[in-house]
Amino acid sequence: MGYLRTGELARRAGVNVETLHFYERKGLLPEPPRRASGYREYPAESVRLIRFIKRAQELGFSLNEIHELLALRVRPGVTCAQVRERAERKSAEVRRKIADLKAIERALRKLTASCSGRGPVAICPVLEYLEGDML
Amino acid sequence: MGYLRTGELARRAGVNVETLHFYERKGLLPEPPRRASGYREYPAESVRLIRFIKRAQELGFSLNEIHELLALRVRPGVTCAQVRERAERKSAEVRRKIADLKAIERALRKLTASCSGRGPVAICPVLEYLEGDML
DNA sequence: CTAAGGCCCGTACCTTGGTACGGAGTCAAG
DNA sequence: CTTGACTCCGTACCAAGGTACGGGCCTTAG
Repeated sequence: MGYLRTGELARRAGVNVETLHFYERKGLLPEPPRRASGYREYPAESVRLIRFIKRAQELGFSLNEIHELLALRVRPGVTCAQVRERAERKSAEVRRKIADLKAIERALRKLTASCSGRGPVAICPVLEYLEGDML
Repeated sequence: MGYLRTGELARRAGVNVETLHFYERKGLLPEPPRRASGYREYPAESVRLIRFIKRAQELGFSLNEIHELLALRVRPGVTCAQVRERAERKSAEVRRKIADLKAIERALRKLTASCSGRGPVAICPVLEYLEGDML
């Protein structure tokens, strides 16, 4: 059988069953077909979807934003131009996050380096990257 | 005078006063000196600290994690080795976030590209990056 | 066929990260 | 020396994102 029941999907995706129901109510997870008994039958690829949601959350996207990301598929009723515009906006946002994370990473590396040798250590390297005029 | 009162700090950092008190209670914002009346006197650099906290939140760090980041300053009582180890762990986490964001950005760019010309569009480019074996 | 374990759904509860309120004291311009 | 804006603190409330519970039906190995 190429389908998963709730518990199996939850186990494979590393969340619990209630979370799946919760995502379904929120519209993040499309309602899967049911068997006669009412049991859900998820396609196997749902695992990737759930994991995507979890990763995106760790990257600072809210469930609403993730919804927007997932809605960025070209479908009848939505024009290409609309999709493109939203994609570009999101893309800019993502690039900015990357830049900020790189700055943090640089600061952390500096801290590691300053600690690996002897000699005086920086006072607060983590905040260092803020020296530039960041609004 | 080189100090800020609560309202001024809040205004400059783009948060509101209650948030400052909240951060102080949580230990994220060190308790500033007070004048006789009880009014807080923040050093001007607190603005950067608050902004750092807000940015880090947008990058998916919880207040507790931000606390850990901020605690990564070398101080008496903490050995260099400890600081270094924590910094390295955080650094790995940050690199992973960067990699994930880059994948998302690639997917978004592909989507933009597929939409800019004529021709058939991808079905769900945003999820595409998950094709690789990502756990 | 029957018992253990899944699943259904609804409701209640929880944590995180704030916001709002309100009474009382403080500061500074006029 | 008053008046309006600011500050204090405590308590209450709020939204997001789940988590737990419980009664009742399904399923499947033995």
